[in-house]
Amino acid sequence: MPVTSPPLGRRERNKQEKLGRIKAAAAELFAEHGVEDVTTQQIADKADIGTGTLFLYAKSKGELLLLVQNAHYAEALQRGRADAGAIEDPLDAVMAIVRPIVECNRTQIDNGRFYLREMVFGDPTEPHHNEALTIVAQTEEAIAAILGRNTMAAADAATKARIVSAIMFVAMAASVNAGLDVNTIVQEIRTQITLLIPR
Amino acid sequence: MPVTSPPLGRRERNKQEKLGRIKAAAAELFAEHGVEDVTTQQIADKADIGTGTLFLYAKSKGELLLLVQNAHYAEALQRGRADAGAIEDPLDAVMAIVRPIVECNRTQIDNGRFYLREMVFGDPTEPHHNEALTIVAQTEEAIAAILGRNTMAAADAATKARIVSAIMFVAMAASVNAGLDVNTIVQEIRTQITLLIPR
DNA sequence: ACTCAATACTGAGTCCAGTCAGTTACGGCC
DNA sequence: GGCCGTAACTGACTGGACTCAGTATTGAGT
Repeated sequence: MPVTSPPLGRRERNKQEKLGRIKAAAAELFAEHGVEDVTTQQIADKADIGTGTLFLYAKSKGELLLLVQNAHYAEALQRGRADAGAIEDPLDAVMAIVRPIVECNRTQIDNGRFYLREMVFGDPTEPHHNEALTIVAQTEEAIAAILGRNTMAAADAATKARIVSAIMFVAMAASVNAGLDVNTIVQEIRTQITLLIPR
Repeated sequence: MPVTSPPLGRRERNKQEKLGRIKAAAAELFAEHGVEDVTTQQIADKADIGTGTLFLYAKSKGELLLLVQNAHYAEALQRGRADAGAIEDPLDAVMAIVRPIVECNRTQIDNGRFYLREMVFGDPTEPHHNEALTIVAQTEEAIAAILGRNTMAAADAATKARIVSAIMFVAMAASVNAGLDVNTIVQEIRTQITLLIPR
């Protein structure tokens, strides 16, 4: 008994099935070769659809990456929130949110950086872009909630969460850091956040 | 009496002159229409050189923008440093560094955002990219110097300067802020920095 | 002045993301 | 079942960044 009413015609079913094939094809190819080394043509072929059809489901290659990866980030946030709940110390709790996201981002460095690029510079009116921004907003809220557990004013907590977000972005995106592994990046982020959240 | 020895042959002179034409052509076209609405072909035509020649002087369109704009940012930093020197309060002094850079960045919003994108995601082995990173490093040093005027440890000052840098980047680059004017952005940055530099 | 290796230049050509005019499939209605 | 408006699909095509094999220029050596 799905919440959505059952009158799904062949048309809607076809669309859903096609979307599924596109997601699967893109996910596999991106994971295997990296976004930059996959052409939209290859994705269309693998999903067994026409070139133009692909762009009915995602307006650009960047949107396609967001479509494929958003779920991973949402999951990472979920895990982080769960872990953070059990941690007293605010700094450690915030880092519990940060780490899974960095791990997710670094699963494949080029894809991770491309994802961030798309998020900041892509078209915010596109649905998958919007979903990505929502995840960021939720991440900031989770961090703000941790900071708010003390006596900190809610507005200040939100602003600090924003700063953490910026620190994370730059640490993960910068070309200079492209060669660093997860732990090194997490450490760099921690060093910065430490100055923001004195014990 | 230039420092570089005078034995400049015709070859070197031609190259310098060509580079000058390219810079001028790109600067004018970018300022008039915005990077995205100018083709490399137009630039080559205006500079009166072949299509391929352009890419001997800048490996990509992004590098071309850095080539043209780096000097503006260096100047903005210069101005900011001069202003900041006369200001006692650390927060105000830091903001004196920040403001001219934001102004420079917002002279033309799309170009400004493209510049930032190139800086973070472009090829750091390219010369103009490298110059841009140097300007950022100098900006961070200037900010660290201000923060170090108090009793703050040098390492902490440098780290906080880094954070300011990240805050600035995100504030200027985010699609969400694309519609905001200079003052609003400067204000947003100030709000965040205030939490980092308590009076 | 001549030769020639090295350097600089060139534009036709490649590659690829994204478009759009034309076609096909669906499903509501008789 | 047959008709038709609409939504979905398609792939040849476009535009633009960038390449590279071929050509021209330079200047050092003789």
